[in-house]
Amino acid sequence: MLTMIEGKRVLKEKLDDYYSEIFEKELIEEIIEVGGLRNISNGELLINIGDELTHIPLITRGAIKLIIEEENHDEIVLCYLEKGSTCAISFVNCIHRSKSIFRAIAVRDSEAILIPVKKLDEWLVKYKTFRYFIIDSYHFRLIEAIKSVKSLAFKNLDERLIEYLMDKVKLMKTNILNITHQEIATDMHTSRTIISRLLKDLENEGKIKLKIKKIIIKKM
DNA sequence: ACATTAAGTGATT
DNA sequence: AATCACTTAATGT
Repeated sequence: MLTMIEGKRVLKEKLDDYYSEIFEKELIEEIIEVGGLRNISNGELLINIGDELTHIPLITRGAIKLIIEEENHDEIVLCYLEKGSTCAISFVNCIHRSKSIFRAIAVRDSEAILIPVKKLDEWLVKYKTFRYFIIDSYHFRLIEAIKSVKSLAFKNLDERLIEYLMDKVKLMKTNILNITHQEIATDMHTSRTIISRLLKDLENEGKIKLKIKKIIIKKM
């Protein structure tokens, strides 16, 4: 029982740190009431496609990527979940269906507060801040989606590669990326050789430094 | 020392 | 921009 109370106290601290700005006091209290803290290590599969969605994560540390899979087994990154932000897809996915349409994988060592899905309906009605949180994150996602369509439509591969690297640096919170050329190529749905060439160009321009399985981003 | 995986490169479409 | 075919470099056993 003591550990339980201790757990709730930790939960409160986490929420005060990141979510007290956006959620009203009563909602925070309810989250503490029904939520549970979960550690997720880097690379861990949190949710798979088709899994029963019983809980929704509020990220307090690290980053989680959500991906959907195409028929041809190609993967598309939907979004990244980070502290304070969320991908409304994960919430709204639960409103009308219980099975997940996405896969969630930690890309850093992460930590999340898990909220039972059945609270969603109730909270959406009860708490204005919760509604805004969901709507805001949808808005944010839409802007992101428009950005990536624009990027695909109007930007060359070399510009998209720079964007990719910058995003990665921001996401991983380090300018030393442990990633292979092949992984980048797969993410960008292109071939490894051309990524290698473009990276080489960037290195010659002094913007990055290439090591094996490692890219150091300098000035951009 | 050897096999495996990652990266670099020229040529072709 | 993609694919092929090949080389070279790095890494694990």
